[in-house]
Parts: sequence; structure tokens; C-alpha cells
Amino acid sequence: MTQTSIKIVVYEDNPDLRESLSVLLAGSIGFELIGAFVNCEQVAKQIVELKPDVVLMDIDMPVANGLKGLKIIKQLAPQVNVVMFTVFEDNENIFEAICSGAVGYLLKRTPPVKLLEAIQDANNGGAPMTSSIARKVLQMLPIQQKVTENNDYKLTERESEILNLLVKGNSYKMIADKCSISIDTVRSHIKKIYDKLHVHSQTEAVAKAIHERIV
Amino acid sequence: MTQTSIKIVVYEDNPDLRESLSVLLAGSIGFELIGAFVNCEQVAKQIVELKPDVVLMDIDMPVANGLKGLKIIKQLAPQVNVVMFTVFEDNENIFEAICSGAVGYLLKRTPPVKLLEAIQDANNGGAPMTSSIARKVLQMLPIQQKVTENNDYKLTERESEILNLLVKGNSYKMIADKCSISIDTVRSHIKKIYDKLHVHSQTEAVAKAIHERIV
DNA sequence: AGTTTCATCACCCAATCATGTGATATTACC
DNA sequence: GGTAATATCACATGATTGGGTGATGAAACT
Repeated sequence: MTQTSIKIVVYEDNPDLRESLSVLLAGSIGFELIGAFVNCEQVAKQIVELKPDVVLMDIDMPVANGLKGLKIIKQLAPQVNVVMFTVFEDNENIFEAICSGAVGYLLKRTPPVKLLEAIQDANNGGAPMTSSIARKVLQMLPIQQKVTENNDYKLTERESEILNLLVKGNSYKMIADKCSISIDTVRSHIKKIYDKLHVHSQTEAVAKAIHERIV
Repeated sequence: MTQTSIKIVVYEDNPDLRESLSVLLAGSIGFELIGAFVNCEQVAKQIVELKPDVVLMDIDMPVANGLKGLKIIKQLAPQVNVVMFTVFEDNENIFEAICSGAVGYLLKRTPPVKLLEAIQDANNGGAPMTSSIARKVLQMLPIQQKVTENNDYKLTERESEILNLLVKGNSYKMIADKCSISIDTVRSHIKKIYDKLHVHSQTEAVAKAIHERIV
């Protein structure tokens, strides 16, 4: 593979850490640090001008933090691979970062070698993250819960079917048609569904169904 | 940490690889191979009897493959950490494995040291996977689209507020109370919300609201 | 000063929904 | 053979919702 260096921009408010990263990247073949900034205030301009391949982004920074910066980058230049780089491993930030399009999530205690590896991974279309963060990401997958914490409302097959149709926005009449049963039967089923879910309206049933992945 | 060895069961049809794994695990402190089988035919019985901490599971096996085995394990003993172990990196299998509750996904070309590390991670509540697989997992996250395919229905503040209350199962009357406005005003807002979301019922609005964002 | 947007309220009418009560047929299980 | 669970249908009644039409005041912008 004849490839030019990976162009990297760093956002990090701690001067020492910023310096360490500069030294590390400068001393490593295949990596080129093309910018290092204390916060994301100028992120739009910087990204457009510098056109990095990978951005290493601290989260906790004064004035303009990393999540804000991430979002701006993803709007302006979605092809840039942004790797979050932080001391904290809290669900909220991970979730928001992932949702906003970060490809990786590393902790600051990551050893230098792994850090370089991660940058390479990110540049090659991977999503570097620690296994503990990966686990948190898996838990965000709605399908996961569908299988594990399965619905214990003990809906019958028919009831599940009808609840599904409800969630998709069908009226009683439409459901009756699609199931080839009378509207009164639909009513009867829905009454039982409400009983089992402990709700008293379509809206509640639908919200509950979606949130608890019954559907 | 004074911890006993991690108890491992391996499912792998290739005798050579199975042997290599046995040797590797036997020679590593903190790991104990308590079973190795050619396929998942007897998985239920084996898991119940052996009570492993971690299962290393090949996918492609004759007779009873790893995905089937995974599902059985997750039903019988959901606390067991199953790491898939395969040559292929195709989306379909990854997706199914993750959805079925696998915590890790490793390729057979993983070096032994990393393999041991991954088993430890899995045992400690992590989700070991290569960064390329992590990327594929991220792409499964529906929330991803939340930002990319930005859904700006341009609801006003009041409309968002009311939609939120709707999603939580409030009736028009309850919303009127909570917002201290007349029920007719609530109707008026909701009519506008339906217009903007292109829906014609609470149910549809709620489903759309939950699936696409806002709430 | 004129226009647009927003939040508010009112009235009407038809459609839909929530709830109750009760009936019948099928299947499965003891 | 009896019981329980399920799926089916019917009738009734009152509440809620969806859609239409229109009005008023306040704020924002031109």
C-alpha cells in the first residue's frame, strides 16, 4: 500500500497532552498532525481549510466542547472520521457522540501505540473503541433488548399482530380489513391488549410498545 | 483481584484449530478450558452442565451452527458471555449474532495474545470486537440516521411540547390542563402537528415522533 | 404600516375509540 | 367430560378525536 500520511487534527484543551500528542504523531511514520487547537470555536473554518482525515476530539473543553464540534464537523464534512478522546466513560456522552456520528471513542489512558493503531483503524473505515465502550454501544441497540428482556406481557400471537398494526398507524377498521375479522373483534383484542399493558389508550399502548420493544 | 480462572467452552469444527485453542488456553494462567466440541448439537446440555463463563463460538459448523447455538445459550443461560469466532466478516452474520446477544465478534486470524485479552474483556463485561466490526455495528444503530437524515419538521416550541405530552399518553383534556390552555387550542395545535408530520392520527404521530426523533 | 408567524380560542359534525356485557366455537389440557 | 385460554362476533353508550372554518392579539420581521 503506497499511502500518504494520515492527516490529523487534534482538539484538546490541556496543553501538556496536546504537546505529547504532537510529539507522538510527529515521531510516527504515516501520521501527520496538521492542526491542534484548544477548543472548537473555530472548528468550521479549521476543518474546511485543513481537510483532515481524522480528528481526535476531546469532549471536555471550555467555551466550545467536543460534542458541539463533532456535530459541526459532521454537517460540514461528514467524511471526516472523528474519534472522541476523553477521560470519562459515561453513557450519556458515548451515546450522544455515537449518535452524532463519531466513529471511535477512546480513553485518554490509551497507550500511545494503541492510539496510533486506533487512528489508523479510524482512517481505514474501522471504529476503534475499547471493549467496555463497545458493550455500552451494544446495549443501545434496540434489537438487543428485543431478544433479551423479551416482552413478558404475554400477549397472544393475535394480540401482538394487532398491536403491531396499531403501532404502524392503522385504525380499527384498517386492522379489521387486514386481518379479515370484524371491527368488533379488533376492539375485543385491543381491550385485552390494554389490560395486559396496563394502558387506556392507543397512544399509551403505542408508546409503550415502541419503548419496550414489544414490536 | 483474587479471581479464579475464566471457565471457557469452545465450539469449533476444525480439529487443528480446536487443538491449538486447547493448548493456548491450557498454557495461559487464568484461563481454563472446560469443554471443546465440534458443533452445537448438544449445546443445551453442555452449557447447563459445564456452566462456562465465556463461550468461544465458531459460526460455520456442520449440523448445528454457531448462531443456532448462540440463541439456545441465550435462552438457557443469558449470563454466559458468548464470543463469536469466525473467518468471515459479513454483515448478515454479525447482525444476527449481535441481535441474538453475542457480546463479541472475533476473526480467526486474531493473534493469540489478543484472543486471550478478548476473552478476559468478555468476562469482565466488555464487548471485544475488531474496529471494522465495531464500525458495522455502529451502522446498525438506527439513531445514526437521526442526525444524518435530519428530520426538521419545524415544529414550534409549543407544538413540540404538546407532541411530547401526546407521546406520554396524555389525552387532549390532560394536555389542556397541563398547559393551562383550552382544549380547543390543544386541538388546533395538534392539527398543525399532523399537517407538519403528514399524519392523520395520534397513533401515527406518536410512532413517528418516537422513531424519528424529538422525544 | 403591512405581512407573517405563533399561540390562543370557538363551534360544528362525523368518525373513531373506550368500555361494558355477553355469546359461540375451537383448541388444549387435566 | 370439564375447564381454561383463545379467537371470534354483537350491541350499546358516552367520550374522544379529526377535520373544517374562522377569529383575535402579540411578536417579529420588512
